[in-house]
Parts: sequence; C-alpha cells; structure tokens
Amino acid sequence: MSLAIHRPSLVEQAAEALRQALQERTWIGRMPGERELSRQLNISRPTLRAALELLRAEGRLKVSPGRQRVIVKRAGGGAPLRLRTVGVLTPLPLQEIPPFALCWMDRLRELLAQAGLQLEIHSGRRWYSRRPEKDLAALTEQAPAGAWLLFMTNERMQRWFVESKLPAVLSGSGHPGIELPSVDFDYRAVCRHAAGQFLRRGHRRIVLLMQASDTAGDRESEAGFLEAFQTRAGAAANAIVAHHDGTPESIRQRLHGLLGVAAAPTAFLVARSMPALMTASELLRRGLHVPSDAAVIARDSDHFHEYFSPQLARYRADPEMHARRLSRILIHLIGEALHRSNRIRIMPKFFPGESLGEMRRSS
Amino acid sequence: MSLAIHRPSLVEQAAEALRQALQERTWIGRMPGERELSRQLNISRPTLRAALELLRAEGRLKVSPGRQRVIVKRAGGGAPLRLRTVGVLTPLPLQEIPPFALCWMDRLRELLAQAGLQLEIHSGRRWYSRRPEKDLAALTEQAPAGAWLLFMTNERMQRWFVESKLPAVLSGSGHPGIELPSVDFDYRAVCRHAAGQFLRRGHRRIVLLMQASDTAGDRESEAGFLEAFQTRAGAAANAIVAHHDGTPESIRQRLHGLLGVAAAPTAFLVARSMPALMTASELLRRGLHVPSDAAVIARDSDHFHEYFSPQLARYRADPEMHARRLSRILIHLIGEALHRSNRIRIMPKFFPGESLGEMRRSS
DNA sequence: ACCACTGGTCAAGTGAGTTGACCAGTCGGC
DNA sequence: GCCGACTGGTCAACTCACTTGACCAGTGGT
Repeated sequence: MSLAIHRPSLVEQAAEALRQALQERTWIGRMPGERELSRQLNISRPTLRAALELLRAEGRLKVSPGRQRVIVKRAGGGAPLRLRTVGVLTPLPLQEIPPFALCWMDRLRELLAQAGLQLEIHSGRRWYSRRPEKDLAALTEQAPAGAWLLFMTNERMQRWFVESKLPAVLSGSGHPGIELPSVDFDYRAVCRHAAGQFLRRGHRRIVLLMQASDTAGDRESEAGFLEAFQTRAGAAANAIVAHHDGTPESIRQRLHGLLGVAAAPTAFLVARSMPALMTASELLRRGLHVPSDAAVIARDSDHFHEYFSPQLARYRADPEMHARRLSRILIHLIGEALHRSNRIRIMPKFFPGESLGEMRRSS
Repeated sequence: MSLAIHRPSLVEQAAEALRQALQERTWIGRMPGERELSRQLNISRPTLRAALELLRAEGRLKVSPGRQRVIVKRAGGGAPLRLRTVGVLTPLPLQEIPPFALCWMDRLRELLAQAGLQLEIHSGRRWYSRRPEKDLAALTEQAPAGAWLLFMTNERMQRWFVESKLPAVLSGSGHPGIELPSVDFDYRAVCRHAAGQFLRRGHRRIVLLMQASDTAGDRESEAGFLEAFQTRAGAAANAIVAHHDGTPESIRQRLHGLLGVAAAPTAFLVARSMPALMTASELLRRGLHVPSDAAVIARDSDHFHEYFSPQLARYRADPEMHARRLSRILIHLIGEALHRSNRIRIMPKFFPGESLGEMRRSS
C-alpha cells in the first residue's frame, strides 16, 4: 500500500524547480542573484541557498564570492544517478544484533520501503578496526549508497565519513566535534541517574561494567557515571569502571575478578542488554541474592528482560520512535545530500524493577 | 515562469493520499482506526484528524464516537488494486516478537523488497481469538494482500484461510488436514529427543512447560515429549505437562506451584526462548543449582541465551535459512496464487550447554 | 464486568523555515 | 579614485505547523 506521504523539504522542492528551470534554459550564462531568486520562488534566502548548494554539488553551478552563480554547460544528460539504497554499517551479524535494534531496523526498513528506498546491511568487524579508512573507501565504492546509517561507530569511522562528505546518520552518539546527524540516548544522564540511585540506597562500592569499545555513547556513560561521585553523597563511595570485550566468557571472567576480592562491589550498572543478562544470571548462579547482596541496573533494556527473574531495574526506550526519527532524517538526507547537523537525544525511561532494592538511608 | 512552488500543508497531502486510497478501494466499509492510519501515513494523529475532517466535510466519510469512520459509497468505479504486499499475521506487537523471528522477518523483508514486494505486519490478539472468522474477513478485506504469512496460528485460523482460498504460508506447523505450505521445526522429534536426554541422565520427574496455545507445533511438542515415556526407560518416570499463558507472571506462578511440592520435578523442558529464560532465572533465584538440583533444556533458542549463565542446553536453528525458504514460497505463491502444499520441516541442532549435567546411569 | 479498542481533546515541545541584519568582495559609474 | 549598489556568506531571533504523549468517554466482544 503506497499510503506513505513523500514529504519533500522546501529545499528539495526548490532544487527540483531550479533543475527544471535550468533544463528549460530559463537563464543564460549566470543565475539571477539570490535575493531575486528567493523572491521569485517565494522562499527565504537560507532555504534557497541550500537548494543552490545541492545544484552546485551536482555540478550544475559554479559559485565565487561576490559574483552571481555561473551555469555549467552540460554535455548530454549527465544525470547524477540517485541511489535508492541506504547502507547500514554494523559490527555484528544480523543474528547477534540486540533485539531492540533489530526491531527498529525492521520498522525502519518498512518505512524506507514506503519511500522507495532499500536498506542494505553490511556487517563486519572490518570497518570497525583501528584503521578503517581503506576498508571504508573500498566499501563505499563497491556498494554505493544514497546514505549511510552508522551503528556503534568509533571516532575514526565517524571522522572518515565527515571528511569524505558522504551523507551519513549515526544511530548512537557522535564523538565531540563530529557534525553528523544522529539519534541517540542520553547515556550521560542515564548513568549519572543510575549511580545516584545506587548511592541513595547506601551502596559504597559501585561498578560500571561495559564493553571496551570507543563509541561516544560509552564514553559519555563513563563520564556521567563518574559525575555522580563528585557530589557530596558520592565522595565517600568507590566508583569502579570495568571493561570486557563483549563475549559472554569475557564478561564472566571480569565478574569473577570483581567478586573474588574481600570487599566485593555491591552494585552493578551494566551497559547493553545482553551483558546485563550475563551479569545478573552469573550473580544468581554464584548464590548471591539480588538485590540484597548485589544490586543491578541495566543501562539498556530489551524485551527479553521481562522474562528475567528478578525483574531488572533498567532504562527503556521505544524502538518505533527510533525508527521513525531515523527514517525522517534518512529520507531527508537522501533527498538533499547535505549534512544538516541534526542531533536527537532521547532520555529512556527508568523502570525500577526488583533488582535495585528499597530506598534506605545508610549502608 | 513557473518557478513558484506549491506548498501544500501536511494535512492537505494526507487528505490527498487518503482520497487516492479511497478511490482505489483500499478499504471496504470502514476506515482503519486513527492510530493505525497515522502509523501507516507516518504522520501524527492530530494532523491525520485534520485530514479526515476534510474528507468528512467533503461527504466521503461519516464519523461517530467510539466507532471507526464509515466510508460513504460513491457512484463511479474504482481502479482494481494490484497487490504487491505480503501481509503478516502475528499475535504479538513487533517489540515482543522473539529475536529469532524478528531476525528472519527482517531478512525476509529484504529478500521480498528485492522482488518488489512489501511486507506488512498486522499484529493483534484479535485474529487469534476463539472465533477469528469475522475479524479475519474484515482484515483481509480492509488490508488486502497478495499473500499471507501466518505466525503462531491456531487451527481455526488455518482452516479459515484454506476455506477462503487466500494464498497463505505458515511459519510454524500446519494442523492435521490443513493443506497450506509451511516452514517449521520438527518439534515432535525435538521434544522426544529432549525427554530422552533427561531420562538417560536419570531424571524421573520431568516437566514440559509450554504456553497454553493451540498451535500445531505445541501439540506436536507434547506428543513427542510423551512418546519418550513410552519406551522401556521412560515407563518408570513421571511426565508432567504444565501450561502458562505466556506472561512472565504466569510462568513464575506455574513454577511456584510445581516447585512447592515435596517431590518437585528435577528436569524442565521449556517451549519458547523467553519462557526458558524465565524458568532458568527463577530456578536460580530460588537458590536451586542448575543442573544438579534442576536441569533445563530450551526447546527454542535465541541469541540472548548465549549471555545466560549457566549456558542453557537448547535447540538452535538458522534464521537466514528460514527467511530464504519463506521468501521462495511467498514469491512463488504471489506469482501463481495457487496452493501447492509445500511442507518444509527443519530439525534444529542440539547444543548441550551446561544446564543439562553429565551423563549418569541412575538417579 | 472486564478489556481492548474506538474517536475526542489538549498541553508542551520542536524544528523547518522566515525575517532581518551585518559582513566582505565585486563592479560600474561618477 | 572612490562611492554605492550589487554579489555571495553568515547568523540569531522568531513563528508556527507538526509531533508527542497523555487523558477521557463510549463501543463491543469475551
């Protein structure tokens, strides 16, 4: 059913009108001035400029400051093929992608399909290495896409996309200084809040357990977590940041190390839904009572958490919303092919569950 | 100079899209609900309502509170609609669909998109009730599809699709006598095998824990499970089939009942991945050791099981394969629109894990 | 009686687009 | 020479269509 509405931005519509006008040889040699054009099109100058920038990127115009834009003579129809695919970059194979992401990805695929776009998933550790530049260049040449959706990306990758000027969107945080549109969670606020919950319940040895990756979201998580200990209440407590490599075995080992000492931690904030499951189940398996021996909060949540006993305290978000926001940005981006730094930051909702324990005054 | 840009509001565009849809007789009798429509159009409800109000003013719709809008019959024929969509029926909303299914569904969507087909998911308990006929008729009229993909269906539903002669494929087993193409797992063999594993390890009180649904797969599971007890080794043992309603709370209660007696079961075969998680975690939470106090096998597996400690014994299958097979049948079906009873039965691979215990001779 | 659905309403938030202002560079004419 | 009227380049403030998320009462099937 093609019920979907196209919803082109004014910029796209203006660009299309200008293309049409150029095609019909409305002007010769140079374009009219911006102010004149914006008057004719009945749009504002910033909007017109964005449209003209599109045409420049397509090679139809040349600009130089102080002079009117020059119309480039075209030899035959060098119509810039518009790519109708969105490439997705992920380090994980489809089966290992967390259900939450799978859910919004599927919904996103549906939304994009209605707009005539196809999602193409490229999964592999290759692009996530220390020096991804060469592989990224190879990929974007061999599998060209109208836009790229980046998932769990490190700084190097993000920087590469900015510099190569390919249209890209982040699902997850952008590193400082990276000007890419993104949809992500406010992990700084989440982790600060979670640590605060632990502190208010009298915990004094608190672990943030996360994957050793260099995504911006994880860095923010750490920063937010540590911020909570700079308050008066937190100064007396012990903040521990522990890393693992993402595999179940590695998480188990890390927990083994943490719990093997005399003054073991009593509170665990765990990043990502599956490591949270591993943490909680391993605690139970060791005979610890949750929450009285060890409290747990999951930074991320997935639907299978509903089926864990005791119910984990966690932060929940809406995959449908995530998909809609991404789809709008992507459709926009593929139409305009220009970065408009559009950062959407979502605050997931806290769900207390049973793994946190009652409020108490002192330890 | 036709440089001017027509700038329709979203409301106008939506109204136009709806007029178009009405023209094409996309729905019969009544419109879908506002929430559903706004989701399909990817606009917010207030905006949609304004558009619907436009149509009402034009006399194409009638509204009355608490009921869906009624389409006013108009003279003049509508165009016959071409069906390039595959409708998916599921009782669960997208977020609650198990990751395994989500995974093959997404891959299926990709494969179908390549063939120019769109997947349209319809989730709701409505079609899964005791008397689904009326609602199914309404659905297939209001959202016509070139083929239907049925998920977790009961016998009544399957029979309805056979009798209405709509092209349909089952993901899951067909009930006896139902001649629909299907891709499913051989749960009879799986459960017989699982019960055999328990018996060989000396367990004598063995539970099959499953959702009280009337899908063919679940019936086969029960049959296969019980078959294992008709061997010489199984005759001395106690087979218990316990049902729950699928909610975490219900599973917990059921387990509470099972474990509350003196001679509690020592082995649990659990259908579906999430109930298996609930079972294993609840056992641990109660201080039972897995597997020495209670052994667990999951009939179905999902990737998050990797992150449970101890590793659950389970049966694994390949979502990619599942998607490929379904896509072939569906593309075939939508091309030829005839049933060719094509039953594909998959035997998932057994993974012993840690929750089953070593082999031993006697209890 | 319940529960899941329907249409009806609303307040708060947000982001695309507008407006209007100020640069520095270019160019023609006095 | 130099003024002034153009050019493109940039920015901050404002506006309003649209979104979001929440509630309500009524309907209808189980």
